[in-house]
Amino acid sequence: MSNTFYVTTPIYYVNSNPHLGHLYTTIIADSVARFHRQRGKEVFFLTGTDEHGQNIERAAAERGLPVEEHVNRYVQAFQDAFAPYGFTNNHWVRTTHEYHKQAAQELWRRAAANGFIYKGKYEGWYCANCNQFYLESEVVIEEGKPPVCPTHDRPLDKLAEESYFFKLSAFQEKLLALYESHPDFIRPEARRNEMLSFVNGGLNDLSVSRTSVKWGIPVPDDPEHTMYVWFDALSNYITATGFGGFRKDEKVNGEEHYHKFWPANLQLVGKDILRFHTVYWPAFLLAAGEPVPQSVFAHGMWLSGGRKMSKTLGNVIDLAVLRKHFTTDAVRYFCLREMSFGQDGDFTYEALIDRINADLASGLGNLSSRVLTMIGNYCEGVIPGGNSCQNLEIKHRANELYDQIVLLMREFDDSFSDYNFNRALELIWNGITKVDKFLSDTKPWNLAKTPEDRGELELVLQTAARAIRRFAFLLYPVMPNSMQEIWEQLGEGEPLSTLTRDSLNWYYEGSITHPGYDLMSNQIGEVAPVFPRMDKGKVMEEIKKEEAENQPQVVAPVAAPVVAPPVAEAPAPAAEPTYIGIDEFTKVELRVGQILTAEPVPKADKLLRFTIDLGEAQPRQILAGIAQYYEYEKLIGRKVIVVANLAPRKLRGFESQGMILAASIGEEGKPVLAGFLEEVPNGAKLR
RNA sequence: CGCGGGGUGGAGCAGCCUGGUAGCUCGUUGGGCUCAUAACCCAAAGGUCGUAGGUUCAAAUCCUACCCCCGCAACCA
Repeated sequence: MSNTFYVTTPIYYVNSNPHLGHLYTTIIADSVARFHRQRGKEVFFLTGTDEHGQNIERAAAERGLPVEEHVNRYVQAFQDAFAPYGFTNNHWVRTTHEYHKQAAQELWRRAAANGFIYKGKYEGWYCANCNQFYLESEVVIEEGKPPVCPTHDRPLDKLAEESYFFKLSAFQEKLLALYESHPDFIRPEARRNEMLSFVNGGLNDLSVSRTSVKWGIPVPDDPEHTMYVWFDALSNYITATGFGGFRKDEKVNGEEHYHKFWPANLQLVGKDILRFHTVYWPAFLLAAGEPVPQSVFAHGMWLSGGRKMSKTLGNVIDLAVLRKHFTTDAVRYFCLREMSFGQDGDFTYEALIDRINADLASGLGNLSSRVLTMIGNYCEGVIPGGNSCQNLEIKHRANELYDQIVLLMREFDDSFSDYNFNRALELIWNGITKVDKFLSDTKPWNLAKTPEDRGELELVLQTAARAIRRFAFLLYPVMPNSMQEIWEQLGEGEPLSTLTRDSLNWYYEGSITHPGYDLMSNQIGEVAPVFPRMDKGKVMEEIKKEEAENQPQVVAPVAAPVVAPPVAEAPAPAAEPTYIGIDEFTKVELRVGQILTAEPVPKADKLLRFTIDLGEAQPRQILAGIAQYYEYEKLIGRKVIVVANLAPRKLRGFESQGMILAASIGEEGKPVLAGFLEEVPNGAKLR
């Protein structure tokens, strides 16, 4: 059994601001890392940022920033967002690090040396304006004509770009064998089955270089080519551990560290990037002759109010709101408790507050508070022994409770090791209920009234305090700050962050009424509520108000902020408007039309099919993507503005002979049809 | 027949792989207690486990068909 544990998060793409998803994965990874450190493992916990690629190159250009500056700001934004959570990652890898580039090239070299990378031609549709290739699926194809560029609406050239290819096709059998022999390689099982059927469907070789992208890692010995971003990004998991011996700093020096930690025990990913991590990534590794990770675990996504988070719906969980109103421990706890790991979960502020009040304040916080207060009041703040308890009934109950808690600790470890976090936490809360019941049954506040019951009182309080101590230890990986507080209130000196299970006389097997147990004679610290109760109504009101205030900023960003924000929310609008002449405008023929018929298009969610009278001999058939926003029956008879001389195009099998004008509102481009307040004849021309 | 996830007391979920008294949290009602953060303890009400069929001594759990919801993909001239 290896004494090391290596856990990774995906590296975060620095083209959008950090959001709940990033935070969530990192919280999981951090909790897992702390859990294994507590159990005596040497842990390497890696997170970081993915900083290369055309999208980033382009975004930086749009903002008028040097790319380095652009990515630095995003990296800072991620680190700032994460900082309050106290993550214990051993390193923050950046794909722009020099060692990463060299080690990624090394991985490439080894795969190439083994014959799995070859130079070929990447055939695709190329737009000279965009200076970019498009995939078949991205391209508009009309029968008998060359496809059209989606942005420039002009014919594309069929061009072949020289490209390196990775022989993914050679790995189909090997990957299937891997999935077969290592059932834990892809978890949970439902995801494994998905990948199985994907790989069974056959694998095509993968184009792994571009000549059109400069912001990336040059292909070894052929610097005209830049590595495909996934080859670059995925390799971070080994480059940061010292693969190839390129990383040389105070923490990692040379390749020894790589052999110590790789293969990773756990690679956490969102289910959206599972294919890259369970097909491409192991194939790259196998090609280079390196071992593959032990387990790739795909977690679910957070929904909000049962729906996917989106700015238009206004149900996005805002990290700034979380930070303002909630403790980091509460958020961490919620993330592990509320979601069945591997499935999608629902994240709402209301549910978070409920968890805080029920589990943290009323549950653990209240228990700790009542026990410590009694020790303060009845035992002068010194955690008592209890050896002198004579009452067999109470002795029996105490022993029973102790046994249950020892059992609970084992079950907790099992569940947590298996990433069944919600179950593990549920177990502890079962234990908390048991201690509360133990107190109700033994009534220490009554025992305190009669001096003869001193021994009984002491045993009860001692037992409860020891239980709380164990809960604090077990929960520390999830809620490090507040468990440390409880730890100190129990009068424990050494910080939890330095303690391991074995150093705590953890599984002391004697009876609880036997002398020698832990905590005895500790002078308790100052007792203060660890988890204050939240006023749900009040907090929700505040949050709603803040959200309402923030709303306008999203729609209309302030033109020139006095202090530049660390990360721009939206690309700055082009400084110089592009004018067109009147002659160009008159090329567009806009006419008034009246909708004669309207009906939905089969197999299309957004599309409606209209026949529209433009005052011509025949009405025109026109399609529009507004089905989600208009009931088609109600549109019949309506006057609209139509672009009459737009080249016809087929959509979902129907030819569209024009385009209906509509305003486009908000991020999702909600359409609002243009129309007239006065009566206008069909076919009238707009100018 | 594009791919996937889900339908379990009022709400949110677990259980399903490896059939065997339907469980958790919140909420509701009644009682108890007073050490504690209006907390804690006990009790009660409340479920055709989407529908229909099948396998079985036994089905929420396995099989088949269907219905509904939610993502993704496609569609936005």
